[in-house]
Amino acid sequence: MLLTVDPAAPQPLFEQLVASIRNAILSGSVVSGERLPTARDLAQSLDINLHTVLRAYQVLRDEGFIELRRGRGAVVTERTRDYEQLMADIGRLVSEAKRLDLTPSALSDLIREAWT
Amino acid sequence: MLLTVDPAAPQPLFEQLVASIRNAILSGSVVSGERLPTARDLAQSLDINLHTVLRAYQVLRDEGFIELRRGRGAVVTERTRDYEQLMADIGRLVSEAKRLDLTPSALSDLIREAWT
DNA sequence: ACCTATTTGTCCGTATGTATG
DNA sequence: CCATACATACGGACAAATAGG
Repeated sequence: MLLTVDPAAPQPLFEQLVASIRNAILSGSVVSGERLPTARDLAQSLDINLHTVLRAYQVLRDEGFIELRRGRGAVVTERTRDYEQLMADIGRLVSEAKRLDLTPSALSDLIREAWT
Repeated sequence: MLLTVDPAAPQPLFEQLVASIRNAILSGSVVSGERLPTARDLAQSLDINLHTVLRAYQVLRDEGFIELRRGRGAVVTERTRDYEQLMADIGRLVSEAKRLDLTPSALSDLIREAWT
């Protein structure tokens, strides 16, 4: 995986990072389960700030492409689907949420609050 | 709208802010079209950092609750709905997910996949 | 058309907390 | 217990869009 960013480009650095890492995942050049470089390492090698990398990583996490765990780093997500019933429920909930014009983030947060 | 945050609480400050502003919107105590205080003002009055407020505002924007524009501030989005049915559905889904031993983020990922 | 103040957006830096291994 | 690595919060600086005079 070869990553570069262009500070002169109109797009923000963190978005450039998100796009290139996402493309690497979608194109298969980064496999499921593979570990991305640590935020610090990547920041250093790209000569950008740690937070810029962390922000990109968090966007990718929100998009479901990677999992972030403290002490472990960023791992490309495994996707499994054996939960037929759950998926059906989710499908109904999502269409209801769409009807209400909610965003995925809003629904996720409401669910998180309902969790406890 | 009366907003407070508790630095000692386990939840991050920005999440507390998101939750309380969102509740204020959903409960109708903040009307559509109304302008939230500027990030700097709110940060000062809550005695927290500007960036913490900006982050909360950006989450609310991603969730579709407010619109953010430079030079204009944060304006509550048009939204006249009834969320009771949705909350009930969420409650059912969450207990189902708990039964299956899913994590909240796993469920969020599934929902995001189901969205498109 | 110009200038200025306002306000969010991004980025950098630093410090501390917290889960993982 | 200790090192790792993300998570949050603080601070400062400048850019960019908006609104108003």
